[in-house]
Amino acid sequence: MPLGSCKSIPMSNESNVLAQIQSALPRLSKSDRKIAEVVLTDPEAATRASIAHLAQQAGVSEPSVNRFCKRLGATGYPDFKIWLARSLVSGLQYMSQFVDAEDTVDTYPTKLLDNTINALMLARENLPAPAIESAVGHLHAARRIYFFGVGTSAAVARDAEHKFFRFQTSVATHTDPLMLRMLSAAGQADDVFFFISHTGRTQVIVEAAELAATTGATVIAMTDPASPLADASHCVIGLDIPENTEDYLAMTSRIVHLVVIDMLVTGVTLKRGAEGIEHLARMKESLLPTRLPKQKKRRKT
Amino acid sequence: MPLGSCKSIPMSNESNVLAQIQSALPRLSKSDRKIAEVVLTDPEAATRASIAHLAQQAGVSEPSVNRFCKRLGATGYPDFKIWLARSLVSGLQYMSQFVDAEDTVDTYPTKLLDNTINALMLARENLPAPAIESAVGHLHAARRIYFFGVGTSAAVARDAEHKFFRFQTSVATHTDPLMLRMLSAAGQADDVFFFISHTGRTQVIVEAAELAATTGATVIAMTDPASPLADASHCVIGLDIPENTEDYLAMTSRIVHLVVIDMLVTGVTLKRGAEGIEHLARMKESLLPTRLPKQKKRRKT
DNA sequence: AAAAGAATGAAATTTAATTACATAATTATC
DNA sequence: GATAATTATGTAATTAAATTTCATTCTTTT
Repeated sequence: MPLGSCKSIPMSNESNVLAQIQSALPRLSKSDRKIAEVVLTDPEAATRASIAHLAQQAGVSEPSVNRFCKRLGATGYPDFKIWLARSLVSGLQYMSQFVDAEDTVDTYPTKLLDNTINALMLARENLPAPAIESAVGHLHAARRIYFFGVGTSAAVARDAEHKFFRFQTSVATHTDPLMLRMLSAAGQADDVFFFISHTGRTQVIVEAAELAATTGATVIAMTDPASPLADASHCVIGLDIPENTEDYLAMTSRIVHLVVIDMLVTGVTLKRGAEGIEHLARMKESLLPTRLPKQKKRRKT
Repeated sequence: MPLGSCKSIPMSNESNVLAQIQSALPRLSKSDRKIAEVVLTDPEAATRASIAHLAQQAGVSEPSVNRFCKRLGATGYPDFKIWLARSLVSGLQYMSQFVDAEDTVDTYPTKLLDNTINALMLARENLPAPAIESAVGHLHAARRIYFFGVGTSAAVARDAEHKFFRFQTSVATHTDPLMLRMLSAAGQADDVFFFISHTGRTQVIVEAAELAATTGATVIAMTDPASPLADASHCVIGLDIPENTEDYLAMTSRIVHLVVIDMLVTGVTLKRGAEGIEHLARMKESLLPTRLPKQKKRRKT
């Protein structure tokens, strides 16, 4: 099996064929492009079509379709369909969608969920593991931690504070610009300043980070890696988040940020070992008295 | 085509075949169960196997496998493989996984992301659209809105406040039990009290909700539908969220809650029509001056 | 403009999936 | 507890689908 020609498509790994096809589109040969277009237009349908049907739709021969699949790295057409199905995710839209004035309660909730899920899947593929590991190290070693974020990120900072509060480390969050500046200027060697900003261009935050960096404290930022905030920080957790949902204030970024916070908490917990896990168990127990007893299921709308 | 027997598997809709098979497992016939077990053991492999291979693995005949697929609702074996691939989602684990002491930075971040994504996909399948619609209606009509949540849900409430603040409605969040009680007792007809609690059993919250309900104000709760909080509320946004991650404080529920908040904001925005959309545009613009200019991409870790 | 290289399609071949039918197992009925 | 009805399963035949081979037609290069 010489595999022969295979010149035109330099694709590789199997996840997200759709994206692969999209990006390879310009480099494709005539009939390959015709096939690609049919697949991209309705990938859903392509997963159900036979090779003959797809070939006919694209106006090419069946072997062309077969070769197309192989060039993409699949073993053949059926295998390609499996790949395709996987990047489709049970009806989930694989590209970000805008909510517009025509949307109803039957459509926009799903759109928002899809966008969020997509953002998380994207993050899943480009996880900055080294940065997370390093951040966990710093947070674990810290004597005092500040989580700073304003606007939407304030809620993320608050969540982080709440989570880290359960450790024995001293934790604080502030949104007041004056407090930010004062505390940042008063940083010490054992302190960790954790800044959260999707854009990395919020002035208060960037200034505070720059200030904190001069004090000998550790500055961590969860932000765009190509931003002033990233430049001012010692450790950057950079995330690829499609920035498109700001219009309707949905902001998938904060969701991803929150999950990263979960990762950091988990990382620190694991680093603390048995001691940490036990402490968490105690914490969890202490919450029980504030809860009323469980009751039988009954629905209500 | 008589389709004939088809007695034993009362399955229906196509999403999440894995879960379907799992739940139907006890009701299955001998050979069907053998097939199901092989598929569940390694669904990934099943998507690649031929009907002959799978039949051999399960120790049954090929037509048995074919019938199994049809009983599940697929048109045949290849179609079944597509369904299977879809419920697999490019490597994503389809069931909640616990983080344990053996996990490393290469494993736990993905686990957390997978759990979150799964929770969102679950929410996607059981969206309480009517409740959302009704909540949107109340929030839109409200003269004043309170978002109340404590603990982890405080961050969600804060986020909601931040989002709704951009409308002209008066919005507030509080976590102080005294404030909660005072404000709840002082409710008025045009007020909306929005309570957020995963369990619906947090005492302060339940008490506040009960208080608020007596004042003539509208009480909305995002919580477990079978909880005291739900009972005390006029409108319940009930969500199916697998409750398992509380141990390591990950709490996928708050993520789902945040996305629901997005839905509510979106819903209200759409209800306000042009006026609302324009107002949002102005708001967005007003944020720009606080941002530093964009720069060239450069990575840093 | 000619020759090499690559891309494409027609037909043949192979492989895989499905149907039809017969047999075995189960369940219900008397 | 035996017999009839129903359902489940497997064997073999059939059909459908995908792949390979090879000839032809486009490109591209020199």
